This record gives sequence, C-alpha cells and structure tokens, in this order.
Amino acid sequence: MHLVVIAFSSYETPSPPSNRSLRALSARITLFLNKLEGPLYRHLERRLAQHVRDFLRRTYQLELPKIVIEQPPRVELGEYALPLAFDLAKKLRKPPRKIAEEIVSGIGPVEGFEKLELAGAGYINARVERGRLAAALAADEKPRAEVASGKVLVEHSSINPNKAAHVGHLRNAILGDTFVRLLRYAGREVDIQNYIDNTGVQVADVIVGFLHLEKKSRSQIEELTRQPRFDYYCWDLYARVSQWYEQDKENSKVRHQVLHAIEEGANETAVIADLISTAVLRRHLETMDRLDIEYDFLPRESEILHLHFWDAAFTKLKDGGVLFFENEGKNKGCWVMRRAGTSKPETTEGTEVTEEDQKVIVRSNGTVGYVGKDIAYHLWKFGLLGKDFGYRKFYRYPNGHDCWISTTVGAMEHPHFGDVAEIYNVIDTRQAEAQNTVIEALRGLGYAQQADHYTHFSYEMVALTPRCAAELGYELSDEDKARSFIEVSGRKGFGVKADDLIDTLIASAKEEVDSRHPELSDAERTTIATQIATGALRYFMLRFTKSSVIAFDFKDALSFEGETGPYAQYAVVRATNIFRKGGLDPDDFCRDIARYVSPDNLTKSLSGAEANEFWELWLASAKTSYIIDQCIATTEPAYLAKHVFQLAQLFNTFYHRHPILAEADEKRKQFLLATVAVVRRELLRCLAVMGITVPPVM
RNA sequence: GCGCCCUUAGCUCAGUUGGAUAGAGCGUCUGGCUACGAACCAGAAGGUCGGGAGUUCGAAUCUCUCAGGGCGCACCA
Repeated sequence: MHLVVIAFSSYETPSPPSNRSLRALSARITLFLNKLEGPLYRHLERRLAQHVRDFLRRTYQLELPKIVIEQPPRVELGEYALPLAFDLAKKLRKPPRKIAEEIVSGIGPVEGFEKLELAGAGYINARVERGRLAAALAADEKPRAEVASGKVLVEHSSINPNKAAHVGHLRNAILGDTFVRLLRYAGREVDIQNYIDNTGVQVADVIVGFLHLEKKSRSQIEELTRQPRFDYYCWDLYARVSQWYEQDKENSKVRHQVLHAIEEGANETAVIADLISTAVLRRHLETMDRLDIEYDFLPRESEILHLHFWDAAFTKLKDGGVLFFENEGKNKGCWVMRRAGTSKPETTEGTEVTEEDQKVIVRSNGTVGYVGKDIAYHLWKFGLLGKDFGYRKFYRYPNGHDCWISTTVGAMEHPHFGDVAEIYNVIDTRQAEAQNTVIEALRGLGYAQQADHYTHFSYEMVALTPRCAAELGYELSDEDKARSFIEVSGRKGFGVKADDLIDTLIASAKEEVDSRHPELSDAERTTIATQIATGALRYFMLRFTKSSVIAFDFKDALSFEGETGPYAQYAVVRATNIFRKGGLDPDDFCRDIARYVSPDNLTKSLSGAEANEFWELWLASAKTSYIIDQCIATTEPAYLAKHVFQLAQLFNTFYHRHPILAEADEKRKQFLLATVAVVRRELLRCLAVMGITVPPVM
C-alpha cells in the first residue's frame, strides 16, 4: 500500500476543476504534487525553506533571499538544521535563541515533519517523519520533477588520433561519461560527441615518422594498422619523431609539408593520414569500450575543413564585428578578436584592442587557426551555423549501439545531431582561455543565451608521482625527484598507457578472484576480475575533485581496499548474499518491499534513539537524487563517489552488527531485510551512474 | 609582467550556500573469522587548516597581503 498524502498549502490551492477532462486534471495534480509535495529528501528541504520564508514574511515582514539549510553533525539531532536565527539577530534586535524559539513555536505543522526544535545557541533542527520518508523510499517513489527541456551535448575524450590513449585521457573520458550518466539519470536527453582532430600537427608528426623515418609504403602501413595494438606502435614512433625534430631544425620543414598536404586533402599523404588516424581512432574506441564508455557521434576536423564550416562562421564573425582586421604591429594582416578575460578599457574609440589582448583567428596567410575552427564547430553545436555534417555509421558496439562519424557526403538516413540547447565540453583546465574565447565569440555574435549554456567542464591533469615515473624506467633529474608530481608527455613517450593500466588492473584483480573462487570457470573469473578492475579504475578517477591534480601511482590505483570501487561493489555482493542465503531474490524483494514491511513496521522500527543506526542508512539512501542534482549543478561527479563510499561504509558496519538471517523476531527481520534492499538498490543505482557494475560474487 | 588554480594528519584527499567537537582512506599500533564470505569490522595515536592582518556573533571557507608550487598568456592544436 502506498502512503500518499495530498496537502495543498492554502495560498497554492489550484482553481476548481473545469470538469472538462478529469484525466488532464489528475495529470496536472500529479505533476503539481511531484513538484511541491514529494516525500523525498530534496522536496522536504524545499518545503521546509518555503514554510520558514512564509513565516518570516507573516511575522516579521522579512524577505530572505536564501534560507540556508544544512545537515546537523549527528543524526540524533535531526535531518535538517537552520542557522538563520543568528542572521536575524541583528535585524530583529533580539538574541538568536529567542528568535529560534519564536520560529519553532509559531511556524505550525510542516507536512512531512515531526517537529522543529531549538538547539544550541540558536539552531533550529527539523525532524522528519521517518516512517513516511522510509515508506516513500521503500516504494521507490520517483517524481519526474522539473526536467529542463532541450537536448544536451556532452563532448569528451577528444584524443588526438596519433598514439595510444593514456591515464590523462582516461580521467577525461571517465569524467565525461559519468556526467552523461548523471544527466540521463536526471531525465535529460544527451548526445555524446568525441571530437577528432585528424588533420592537426600531432597526426602529421606520426605520418612524418612512417614516411620519412621508417620509409614505409602505403601497403606496409596498411598492414601495420591491422596489428592488435597499432596505437602502441604510433606511441613509440611519435616520441622518435619528436626527437628527430630536435636533432635538426631542417627536419621540421617536412612536418609543415605533411601538415599542409593533410589539410589540403585528396592526395597520397592525406590518404595515408586518414588510414592511420582512423586506425588509431578505432583503437581508442576499443579502449574506452573496455570501460563501458561509448559515443554517439565523432565529428572530425577534416569535415569542418572540407565542408567549409569556417567560411560560414567567418562571414558571421566579420558582420557581427567580433573579428577585425589588424593593419599594423606584430599581428599585421591577421583577423583578430579580443582574448577572453581581457577587460575593455573604459574609454576608447571603437574596437581598439591592444596587441597583448588580441587573439589571432585568421593568420596573415589566410589560413584559420584552431580557435576559429572551434567557433565554427560550436555554432554548429547550437544549430546556428546553417551547415551540417554528412554522417555515416562508423563503429558498432557489442551491445548493438552505433557510433556515427562525420563525412563530406553521408547517408540519407541518420540521427539528428547538434542543434542542442546546452553543451558541456570536458576539456582540461589548460584550455580554459581558448574555451572562454569561443564563448565570448558567441556572445559577441549576440547569442547570449547559448553562451550562458556553454559550460567548459574543466578539470586538472593527471601527472605521475616520481616513484611511478621511476618504475616505468624514466631517468629523473634531482629536481624532478623533489617534485610531488611530474607531467606526462606524449612527445617524450612518457606516460602510462590506458590499455596497460587496464590490463594490469585486470591481472591484479584476477589473482584475487582466482584464489577466492577456484570453483568458478576461468571465463567467469575473468569477467568478475574485469568488473572489479573497471570499478577500481572508474572510482579512482572520480574520487578526486576536478580541481585536484591526480598524481598517479600504481600502488594507489591498484588498491582494492578502503575508499575504492571494489569496496562499494563488495558491500552490494554482501547484501545480495543475505537474500540468496535466505532463499529470496533481492530484486523481487526490492520491487515489492511494501508487501513485506508495513508502514507501521517502518515507523516503529525507525523511531527512538536506538533506531538511529538504522535511520542513518535510510536517510543516506534517501539522498541519492539530491546528490545527483548537486553533481550536475556543480559539474562535480566526485560528490557521488563520496556518497557511494559513505553508503557502503554505513552498510558494512550495519552488516557486521546485525546477523539478519539469524534474527528470531520475524517483523524485525523483515525490517532489516528491507533496509538491506533499499541500500543495495541505491548503491547499485549510484554505481551504475558512475559506470560501475557489480559482480555476482567477489 | 598579466590571468586562473592549488597549499588541511606521516602520505593521498573530502570539507556545497561562512555555522555545532575540522573528517575519510592509506600507512603505523591493538583487537576481531564456527561464514548473511575478513576485498570487512572495532579501537588507538596522529592537526597552529602555508604565514600574517581584516570582515563577522562565528572563518579551512569571504577580503587584503606575504611565501611556496602548478598551469595558461604562439600567425601550435
């Protein structure tokens, strides 16, 4: 039985029904309820704030723009804490305790809350009706509340297709993929794009390696692209080419020739470049697929060039006065724009921008730079360019999902990409200024709304600890040894390759699984080890906040204990085992908890101080969607990782203290099982958002 | 020189809008497996939140300043 309480605040009473369509009305009421009267954690918080706001208006004629609501340090103090009496003390010229008292006694009943109480020097703590929140949670009530409309585009990975992916790329892809899952969990429609710079210098460098250092023919190269880890071959070759450039300045002439030929297209060098970059791209997709990371569309720079995206953008930028032609100084003959972050001088005539503050968009030789191409690409993303890519299917994932790629002339039938309401670009913080310049270009063109919905999802790089670098066999200077981290360098071939790391993690997990589960087949053990390895890696990349540089070390990344993915996976396995040993199916039980546990049982089992340890689990479980909203609003997936760990930790303590299957009191046993079911469900849910699956045993 | 970021326990990191006694994990030490599997749990030690000043009833959090570290600031991408 569901516990549905319908309550309208007096001033929110909807107008009487125009008995035209009962169904439409009921739909509207449901929507209304979901928005304001949901029994869930975030709704309770919002409702509490609303009541306080009303009370202040009513009693003191005060409007507070923001009612701060926080969480009491311990659960026995309640679920929400309001420190607002301290703020009001000065305004009302009364001691905070007195004000808090007035609010507590005057505010009246708040739906879903048991009571408010005065605490400390003037805190107001609110206690929710535990049984009701628990019943809603048990029934898994999920209002589809206020989903913003419009499609979202998340761009992530964007690895140069000239060498193997490394740990830094993994951080990018895992952050991006998790953010996609967060958005989808919140009900948003999301397109995942991976921008491929297949005509840039980095690709050119590898081509130089194949053609000029190794003197390979096209057919030899074709043969090589078919070898299993062709991207590794390129990794080493790229490092050699970088060295070769350093040997003789003359060598970089070749680089320019090759780059020019690739950009031009329709020649032997361009064909070879396409062969190589496409082969490396496939490898990247395979690597990321090992971590369950997929893409919908791969826009390539070659099409941005060949479909003349820039020409369309150039016209707009000139007409819009965003770009202007420089007649003198070091940027003479270039089309430039104001660099983002440089302030306009107070009084100037026209568009004068000092040389320092100029960003060259079109070079004096007429060619366009990367920022220019990026502006064109972003106009396309928002559907503002008036041009579109051609599309063809490129890669089919084992699950049947197709990933599309750009072409000049594509298939007639294809999904509609671009033309979105909101975009997120997962790009490391070093490109902040370039990203902001693109945003300013949009704003300058009058697309303020689009500029406001353009988010540079910025994160710090992954570096290596000096110890890790030494383990990899790199010679370190004394200066480097003293650093806390050393930046990876593709040019030097210095870094940890993604596939190597995944292999190492799987091997390490496999050893553990082998020794724990000799009864399983090798294939089963490998599957489990892969799940554990993926869980460990994805969790590792998500537990740090974006602004923190990750100093990578095998010891930390290979850990399966403590604050790790496997710790959370293990908690779920334990929860599952309780049901299995008890002869129950955990998912069936979970789907119908209400049948096993009455609201009355929940209320009784969760009341009183001795029930706090159980309530902590229910309360933490109730916070999932609240946390997910927060992750999206702050573009910070690390909060979810934290939440998962706390939930798993609470569960493990609970598990240890209460032998559930041995519980004699049947009612209590059902309640404990319900507790396990809810926590397990929320853990699985959160882990899924993090892209982590849970093995049957481990 | 200008801009952005960082500095919290031995190590690696949390600490959302300023709030109750600054928290985890790892490591160290002490305990706990007759199993709902110990990839776990319980406990201990460990802190001048880089230094200083200010705002505030109240600062790890806001402002200023100093020190140390990182990253940007190409007619590269």
